[in-house]
Amino acid sequence: MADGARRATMTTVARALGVSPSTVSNAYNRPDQLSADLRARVLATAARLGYAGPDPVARTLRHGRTGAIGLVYDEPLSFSFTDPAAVLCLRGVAAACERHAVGLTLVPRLPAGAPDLVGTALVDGLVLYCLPADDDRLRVARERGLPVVAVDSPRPPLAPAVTVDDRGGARAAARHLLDLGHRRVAVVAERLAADGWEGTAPRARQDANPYDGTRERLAGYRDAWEAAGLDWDAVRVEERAPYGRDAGRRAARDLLADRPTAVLAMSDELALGVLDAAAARGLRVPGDLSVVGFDDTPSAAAAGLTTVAQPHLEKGAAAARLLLDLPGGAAAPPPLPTRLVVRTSTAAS
Amino acid sequence: MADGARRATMTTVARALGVSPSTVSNAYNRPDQLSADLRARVLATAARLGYAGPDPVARTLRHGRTGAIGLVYDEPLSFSFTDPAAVLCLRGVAAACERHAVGLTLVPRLPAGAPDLVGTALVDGLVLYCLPADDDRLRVARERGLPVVAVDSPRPPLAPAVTVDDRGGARAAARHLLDLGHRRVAVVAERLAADGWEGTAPRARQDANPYDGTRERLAGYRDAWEAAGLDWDAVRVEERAPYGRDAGRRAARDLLADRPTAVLAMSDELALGVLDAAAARGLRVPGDLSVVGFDDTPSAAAAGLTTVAQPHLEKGAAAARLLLDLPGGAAAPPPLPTRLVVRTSTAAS
DNA sequence: CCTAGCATCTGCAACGTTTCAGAAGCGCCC
DNA sequence: GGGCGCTTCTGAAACGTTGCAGATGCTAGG
Repeated sequence: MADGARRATMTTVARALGVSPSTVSNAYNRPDQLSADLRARVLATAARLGYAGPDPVARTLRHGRTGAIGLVYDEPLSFSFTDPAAVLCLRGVAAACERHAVGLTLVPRLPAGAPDLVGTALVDGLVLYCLPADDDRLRVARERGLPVVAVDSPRPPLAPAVTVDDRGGARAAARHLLDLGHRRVAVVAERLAADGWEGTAPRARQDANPYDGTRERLAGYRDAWEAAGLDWDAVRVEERAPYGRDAGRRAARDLLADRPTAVLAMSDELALGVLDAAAARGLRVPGDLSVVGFDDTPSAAAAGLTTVAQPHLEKGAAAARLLLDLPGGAAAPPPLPTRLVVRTSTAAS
Repeated sequence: MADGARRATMTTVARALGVSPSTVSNAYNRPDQLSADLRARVLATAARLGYAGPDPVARTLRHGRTGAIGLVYDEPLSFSFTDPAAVLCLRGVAAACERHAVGLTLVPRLPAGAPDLVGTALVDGLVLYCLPADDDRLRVARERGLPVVAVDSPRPPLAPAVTVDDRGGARAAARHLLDLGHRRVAVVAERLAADGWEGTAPRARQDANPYDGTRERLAGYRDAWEAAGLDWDAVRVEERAPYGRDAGRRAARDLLADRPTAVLAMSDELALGVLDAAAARGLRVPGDLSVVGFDDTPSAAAAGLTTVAQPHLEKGAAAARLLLDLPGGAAAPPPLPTRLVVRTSTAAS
């Protein structure tokens, strides 16, 4: 009601009522510390003066707890949420935050040069999503003394993390194709470094991939390959950036000239791009070409894609819980399981 | 390096170096206020003591700016991000935040009874997404003196808002069906109140809908209907909750018993559910049934759905800009345009 | 040689809370 | 009537910054 020159504060209310600020504070935080009558009068005066309760920032300074955790993505936010898998993980994190009555702050990535927001975000901890192993933001968070949990990448010992059995899942995907008799197989990969490079990734690049999650996936494919006594270096790994369905389309356009009988796509979005490209080329799936994805997103399911399922929601939720349950920072849990889901995009060679 | 009993602070560093705290502060915030040499020494000592720079919370208290805006949804976060339209809007908001180098805090909705986080979130302003006109959180934000911008609902004069021409879009959708000769048309609606009710919504309920955006959509359908001289109250408006594709399926399952020739779905997710139900019933679209959606989401496009496009990204970005550009709170911009996109889910009756 | 001006640095007072060790008043019991 | 314990309230000291009005010393100009 009364909107003075300056917004009302605890002291304002205290003075108006002739009591001490501590009393006003108690009225809000410890009702048992003052008589019901006085408390009512405090609240009434507060209402009259337009005082909306203790200032959250000052309270935070005092308490040392912001009541929010942060979520950091490798790419700009508006791009990250283009990826259905990232959104699923976000939902998991959000669900855990809701359960703990804690805010979730998306920490934007700024254009290079700008002072990083990871250094100044008002959070009690950070979930890092798919950051490369050597990312600066991990270091900055550490320096601030913020608890950190990584998802997908980087993995321990670089950072405490919630991991998924990417390697096992990828191995199962590759073995599935091998079991179906495929030998001329190509891989469609998302970025294996943050340099925006595109092309057929040589072995050195595959191994130097700083994104731990996808490096594991590639390693899983290779496991299966070598277990079958085949030469992994003969497999074409076609890398495209930036990430997305279009990347899959473009990779496949080039790849299909080799007439592979099957494609291992490192994610469902890429795989859906491959399906597009195949259709454009008049190839039937799975008759002429088998395709396997990774992630098991809803649109992959709708498209009948054979893929590797991982528990996206649980992954995000586990990361948030790790931050929220044990403030000290808990030990990393065992890898979450992956599972091959066979649908209609794969058939015998 | 040195990890004392307590984390280093500005005063710690100052004392260690025998200078005043102000000097340390200046070393970080106003390099021109001290000699390059001293500054270097300050930074070095800070590094040695493991001081990571000014504490964001204290800085915030001093400055009165948190450097983040909040985003509030009507439903729990993990549910909201189930809606592709909500994610698109989120992307728009996030993009604007990135451009302004500002964090984006998702403010969870807590189970009833818990103290609302809108009252304590560390933000400089709030974007309210699809809140009912009488939502408490709008009031709480106001009391805190936080700038607020609503998206979709509530609309001015209840709150400054970014609005979309929902009514015009809906009108175009309905007219499209009328032009194709459809007269036996039914509507599939999302929740028209927060009570979880399901059924055929009577006129009173349609008009009392506290969600301004969807009320406008219904009004748009009715506009077209009445302009054609038809009786709106004869149109069955089938409401389902909670929101989602399954809601569309269930509504359609009941609705199709009436043998309508067309369905107006108030969103694409609902429309996709209607397509499912139609397929399950053996109805061909658009041969036996025409379906129009609203939103123009990617999966709607993929499904060939005729729908009403709205600029989701721009909607979110505009809301954030309104909060960030003019701290005082700018005037609401004119409604953003909608556009009927005719695809293959509609045909002559 | 005096002074104005500049470059550097310092102290103090906020910013708005919360906490904690009391103090004051009062009733009760032995 | 003295001591004890309880309830209710107060004062002062943090929490970690930053802005502002100086203080200090040094240089250049007259």
